Amino acid sequence: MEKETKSRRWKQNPEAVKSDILRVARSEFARNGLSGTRIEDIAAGTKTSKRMIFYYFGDKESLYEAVLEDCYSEVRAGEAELDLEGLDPVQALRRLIEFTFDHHRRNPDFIRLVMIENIHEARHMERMQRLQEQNLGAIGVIEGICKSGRAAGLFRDDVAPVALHWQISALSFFNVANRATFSANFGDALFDEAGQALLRRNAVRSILCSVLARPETVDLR
Amino acid sequence: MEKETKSRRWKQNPEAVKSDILRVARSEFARNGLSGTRIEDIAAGTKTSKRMIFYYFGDKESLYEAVLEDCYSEVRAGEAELDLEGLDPVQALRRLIEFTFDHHRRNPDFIRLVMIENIHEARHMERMQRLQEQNLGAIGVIEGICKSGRAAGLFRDDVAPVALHWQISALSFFNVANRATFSANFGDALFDEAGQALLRRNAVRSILCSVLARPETVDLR
DNA sequence: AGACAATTGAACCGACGGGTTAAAAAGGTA
DNA sequence: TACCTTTTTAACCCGTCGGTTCAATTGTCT
Repeated sequence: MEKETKSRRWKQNPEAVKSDILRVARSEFARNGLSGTRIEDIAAGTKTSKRMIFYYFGDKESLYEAVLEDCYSEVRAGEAELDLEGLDPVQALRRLIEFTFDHHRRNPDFIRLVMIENIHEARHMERMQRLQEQNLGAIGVIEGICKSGRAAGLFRDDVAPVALHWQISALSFFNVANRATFSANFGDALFDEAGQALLRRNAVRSILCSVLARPETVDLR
Repeated sequence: MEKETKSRRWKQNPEAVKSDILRVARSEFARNGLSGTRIEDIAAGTKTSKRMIFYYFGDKESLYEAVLEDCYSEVRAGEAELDLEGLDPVQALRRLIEFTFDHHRRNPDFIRLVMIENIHEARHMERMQRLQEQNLGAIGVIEGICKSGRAAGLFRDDVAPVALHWQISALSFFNVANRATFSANFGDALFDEAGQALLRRNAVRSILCSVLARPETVDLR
């Protein structure tokens, strides 16, 4: 049978077409939401036709879910690049916070898809149980930091890994997700490079500080 | 003319009908977004008809904007109830954080409308310049706390009021806005009463801690 | 070549839903 | 009563858009 090797030399190979569709669909869904997106608008951005979208993905909702899954794994893969080996707990946590903050900024479409999922009460995301492992992985990293931080007597002993992850996510996510309304209400000074550097520094300081047993003993920059 | 007194005894007075429409529209728009909401669904929830909605509000987008404005002023009015007079800066800030955290929890529809506005890049909110005064008021409160905190030597001297407001908003907002996806990914333990109390305590601790000149001198609970 | 499967295009369908028409009913004024 | 303005109802209009039909085309296998 060997479909994977031989038949992958069609006039135009379907994997490329599918991923072309996914790419355009991601940006359309991120921009306009599920009900706000028109399939024809997606088609217009691809090298193929509306017909092909239904041929490959069945219907709009399935396409949306494929986009969500695709985007999620890409972003999670990006997270795996962070290497905290050999760092002491405080430096490791600092670096994790900085990385997460930057990583969210680099992936605005992903943030928007998550916003949209929240509007839908995570209806579609719940179906994607493939994510659970990756999520547990993210928590695992924090658990490791917490454990060695407590062992070294540096961290408070009531730090909960999931709550810590929540804190990091909250600041990183809000920064991207609520930029538009925050700017509309209070100006966009916090969103130029200097402002972002300030917010990132504050994020590191506040989270580190709330986790440390004796904050005064550590340079919070 | 005196329309306000005499003609307000129609069979059914229009102000009541309008606010009935606004009430239902708010919950529909909050639940389904702008494009996701069907005017007929709004009508079905009111005591009046679809025709009336167009009669009073013109079109869908205008209704949406009316809802946004209505909801915004209601929520902002609720904030005015907070009284920080007579508190020292640390207690005032602590109380402001706790209040904001709780206040967001109490107004999920408002949060959802803001999420939706962010999806639309705040397009409609920008048009509502009536909010600017109320926003400046919110910052004013924080400015006052910062000023006296610095004067008393309790706060760092580089605390920026808008950045502080950003921190408070980020945690309070994320807590409500991202509940669905966070739960889907990491379980809902943080969203029962005990979990919420923990997050609130952490929020107070981390923000206070990052603002204080000498965190170790203050009981962070 | 001929049979068969995978892929594509163009035209079409039908319901959904925002917005309108037309006209009646209700209230106010004199 | 006659006449005007405001409010309400029911039926309708029509563009949009998710999804389909059907046949043509392209490629593979033998």
